[in-house]
Order: sequence, then C-alpha cells, then structure tokens
Amino acid sequence: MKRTQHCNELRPAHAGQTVTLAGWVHSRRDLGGVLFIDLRDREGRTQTVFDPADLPKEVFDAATKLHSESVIQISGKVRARPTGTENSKIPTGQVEVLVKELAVLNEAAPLPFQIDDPEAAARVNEEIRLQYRYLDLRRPEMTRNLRLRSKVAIATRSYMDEQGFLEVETPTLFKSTPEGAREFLVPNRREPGTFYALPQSPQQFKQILMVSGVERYFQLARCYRDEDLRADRQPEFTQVDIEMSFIDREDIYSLIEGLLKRVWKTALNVDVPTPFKRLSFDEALNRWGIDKPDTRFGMELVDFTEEFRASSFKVFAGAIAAGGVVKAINARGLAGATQGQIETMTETAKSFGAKGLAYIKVEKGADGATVEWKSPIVKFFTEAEKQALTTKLEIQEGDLILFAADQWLNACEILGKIRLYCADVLKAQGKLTIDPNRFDFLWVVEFPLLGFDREQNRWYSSHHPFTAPVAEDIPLLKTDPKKVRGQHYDIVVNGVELGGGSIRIHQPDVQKTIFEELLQIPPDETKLRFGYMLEAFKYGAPPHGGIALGFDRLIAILCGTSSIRDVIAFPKTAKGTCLMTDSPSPVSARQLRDLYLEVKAAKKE
RNA sequence: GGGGGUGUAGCUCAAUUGGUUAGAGCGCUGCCCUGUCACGGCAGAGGUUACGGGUUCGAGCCCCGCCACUCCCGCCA
Repeated sequence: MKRTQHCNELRPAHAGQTVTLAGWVHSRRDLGGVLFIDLRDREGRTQTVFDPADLPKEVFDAATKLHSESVIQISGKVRARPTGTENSKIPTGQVEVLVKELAVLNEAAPLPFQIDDPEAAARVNEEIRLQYRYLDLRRPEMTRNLRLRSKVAIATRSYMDEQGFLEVETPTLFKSTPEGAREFLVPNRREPGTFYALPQSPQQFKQILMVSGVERYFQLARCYRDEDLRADRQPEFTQVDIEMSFIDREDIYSLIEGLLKRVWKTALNVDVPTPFKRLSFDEALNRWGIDKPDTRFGMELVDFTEEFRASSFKVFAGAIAAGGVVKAINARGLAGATQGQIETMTETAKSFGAKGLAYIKVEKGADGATVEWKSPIVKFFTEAEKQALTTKLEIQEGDLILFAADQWLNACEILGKIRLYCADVLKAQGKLTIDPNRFDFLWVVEFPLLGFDREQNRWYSSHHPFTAPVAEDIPLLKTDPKKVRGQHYDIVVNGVELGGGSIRIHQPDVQKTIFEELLQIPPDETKLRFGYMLEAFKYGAPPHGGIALGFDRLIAILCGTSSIRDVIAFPKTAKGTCLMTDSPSPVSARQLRDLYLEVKAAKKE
C-alpha cells in the first residue's frame, strides 16, 4: 500500500507514529521558513509540515514548488500540534505530520477553476464543471452526493433482498415499441434496416418475469428516453424497478413505505412516519390543483360553484352554466403583487385556455382604517357573495384572491399552477418558509384509467395500457370509459413525483378490450407490438403489479439539490451532450458502411 | 419546435447605461516572510468583451444573425 492511513484518520493518539499518507495538495501555506501543506483524499484532510531545518534542501524546494491538486505521498512522524495552533474546523485539526520524505506522484497543471474554496467552486459555471467533471467531483459536496447515492443503492438492494426480491438484469438492446417516449435506436449490422431500441423502462420484461414465476423482481435499471431535458430529466436515468406477483395495491404501498423509511434512515438518519397519507386523484386536484401536491404549505383551492351559480357576474355564472366550476385561492400576504407578477399568472391561466385571471387585492383603504377590495370584478358581486368569499377564504388585509372559472379539471389545474407560483414569490419575499427537513410523503390513487384525445377522437391510457381497472369498474369499460378508475398509484414527496406504478391486467380478454375497443389499436398491430406479451399471458400469468421510483430524483431530494445533474457522476447537458467527452460525435464512413447507413443531413461546420 | 436568462482575464464578477488606455478579487509568475490553516506583504504577466454582420464620429453596451450553457412550455404511454 502506498499509505498507512487516510487523510481523516490521524488523531492525538497517533502521536509519535511514523505514517505514510497520499493524496492531493489541497492548499499550501508557505511562510518562508516553515511550509504547511494540507493533504486531501476522499475521507478528509490532514496538515503536513515541512521544516527546512529538518529536511534535505531538495525535498524542501520540491515542496515549495507544488501546485494545488498535485498528487503526492509523504512519510513522517505524527505529532500533536503546538498549543494554540490547533484547527477545530477539521477532525484532524489536533495533529499534524512532520514530513521526512516526499514523493510527487503526479504534478498538476494550473486548474481551470478553483476547487479548494467550496463557496467559490459552487458558483462556477456548470459548463466548465461538466467539461472538467473529474475536478468537480473532487469537491467534498460532490463526493458526498456520490457517497450518499452509493449508500442508498446498497440500502435498497439489501432491503429488497430481505423482502425476498430477486435482482434480475434485463436487456438494454430491446425492441422498438413506438408508444410513449421517443426512443434511442441502435442499428443492427447483421440485418440492414432493422434496429434495436434502448428501453424507456424494463416494463415489458418485468411483467414477463412474473409469467416466468420470479414472483418478486427488482432492478436498479438504466432507462433511456430521447425527449427534451429538464433539471430533473436526463436522456439516461436510473429507476428502482419493482414487480410482484399475487398482490394487491396495499402490498405495494407497504413495501414502498418500508423502503423509503429505510432509505431516509440510512441517508439522513430521519424517521419517516408510515403509513403515508392517501389522496384520490379527485381530492388532489380539488384541494391542490395538481396530481402531485406539495402539502407542506396551505393555500388550498376553495370551491364557490354554488355561491356563484346565479351570480350577475356573467363570467362566473356562464362557466357554471356550461358545466364548469368556480374556484379560488387565497395567497396570504401577496396583495402587493406587482403588475408583472399578475401578468405572469394571467399568462399561466391563458395557457390553459382561460380568457383571463380574476383577482382581488385586499388592501388598506384610502382612509387608512378600513379594508378595501381592489379588483376590476368586485363591483359585480352581491353582499352575500362577498360574505361567502370572506368567510370561506378567511380574507384579511394583505391577501390576494385569485379565481378560476372553467371546466373542473382545467379550473383546478390553473389554480394549481398559480398556487405554486405564489408560493415561490412568497418564499422569495421571506413570507413563506418551509422546513428543509420536512418530507410530506403521500400516495395519489384512483386515477382515471383513460383520458380522451379530442384531436384524434380516441381514448388513451393515462398511465400505460397494461394498467388494470379497479375491479368494480370493469363493466363501465364498455358503457362509460371515462368513469373507470385505474389501479394506478403515484408516490409523491414535497410536490415531486417520486414514482408510480399499477396493478397490471393479467386477463387476456380485458387486455384485448383495452387495446382494440378503447385504444383502437388494430388487432394486427397489437400483435406486432405486444404479441409476445399477449402470447406469454396465455400460459399462466399470475396477477401482478409493480412500481418504479426515479432513483436520481430520490437522491436529489436526499441531497437537497433541485438538479439531478448534481447526483449523476457524468450527466449530460440540456441538449444531451457530454461536454467532457464531446459526445455525441460523428463516426467514420467505414462505420456507417458497416451499418448500411447514409447520413442525409447537411454537414455542420 | 417555442419563450425567458446568461456569455467580459484561467475562475467569479464590475465597467457611472454609447465616450479616452475595459477594472477588481481569487488563481498564475517572481521576490519577501519560521506556526499558518481562505496565511500575509510587494511586484508582474494575463483581454479577438462567445462568434459573424450592421447602425454610429465612436459599440462590451444599440440592432440583426448565430453558437453554447441554463430555466420553463410543448414533449416525457
């Protein structure tokens, strides 16, 4: 071994021992005579002392020339630091190593950015951090993220093993199934014109594994989707993929609650209370206007449909007459919203097809004593209507009331977006604070199985076509598909969708109804795309279901970062490129020829 | 595909809103300094203001285009 201890190991008890350490030059403090070098490795750092009175001149001179991040190995004697020079900021601060020997293992060139100052390094442009990712990853914050990710992966594996699950790997060279996300394609050299696709998820393989009798499957599976990226979306990402046989929804809930309890305990030493709250899709929309509510703050949606049914304010009464609803939220403390902020919210409403956004600013009146409702619409309201608003929204001075009048889903979603926007504004103003250690876990259940696509005039699966309907709703499939609830569940924490899954259809006739009658996929196409699955299901398919958790998002939440790039060792940019390796990149004419491919796009300069 | 933001020294940022020779901190180079730990002090080098056009007597700043990074919408069964 090139070292006897790591850089976070030496304590006063080691005094007198001769040790060898190796690592990176974290910082150098040359006082002209004595020279200090902080040596850093993965575990921490240790101060080493070079004393010219005690060292050959060549060794001391070599030490004075060392650059930050050069890799060195030193040997010397551990000693307690002289009284008054201890450093309480680091765990090894009571001791230092008096260097006798120095070996420069690798001399570092001047750095493209500093990594020894955490605050400065965190502000460095991400473009440069990605280009020199190996330097970025040396920063303790990034090392911590990698370490936490590893711990959670291992905790997940051991929990799943304890629960009787088998870890099974599934192919990444898969069949193209052009439903859902756009796929990455891999040309097949052996038969020109045919392609593999990288899987969007191991969905079909894991269901086949249930037919195989595996009963309990899991995998930390790499998934690939060729869609545009976001802070929480990468073209390749990792899922904790799970599938079980002979179970109901309740079994999945308790399994995942146990897993997350274990993960939070392992990663943060936090005890997560279980079971988690459960919300129906309807309730989530009704109260928070979104199917992944952040319940760490209030500002819930309040319904005023009955109060305004006969209103002389035609915008509201008209929406209700057309079968819609009137809902409102109270953004407490936001009466001082700027014109720009109101404008932003109005644009949000309009993007959902609303004509505008009705609001009331509740401010101190001109006389300074009474409270005045400043709003273009309040003149249309009766006293009874105003009274209802005051009571149900608990209106007081400083409030901003925002309305949506539209079809139920649309009205909810508009206010759901605006609620989150208001929360951001209030957070920025310091009027809303959320405990960073608070985690509001909840299940959202009873999603509608199907949605209706007006443009294509057909139904589509709101989750995926293998999701089982709630048993008692099966008769409705042929009479009133809209009312059919799916056995689908999402796990949500703090407004982030951590994962989702469903109990699957295991009866071929139900599956056939979904494919052919509702999704209107022609039988021959069904056979082409899913034939092997339907075939497999003919030979004894157990009832089964599963779930997939976004592992990168999970780690990001645990690390307290909003970008999953911070928890992936080598992430890609928003355009899907790798700045370190400069990929994707062109290939040789020969490679293309081997694949029988021709590039038709104009060459870029 | 659409919208917003950013791009000035190796890094992080300034540049009095179109006006003389584009500055600072850190880093880098050299010198000084024997108890520092973001060591300190002195001196120095370092710029095609992302790139390409345009307007102007004059552009880092205004206009057009383009590239990269980033955030959002669409998209992500």
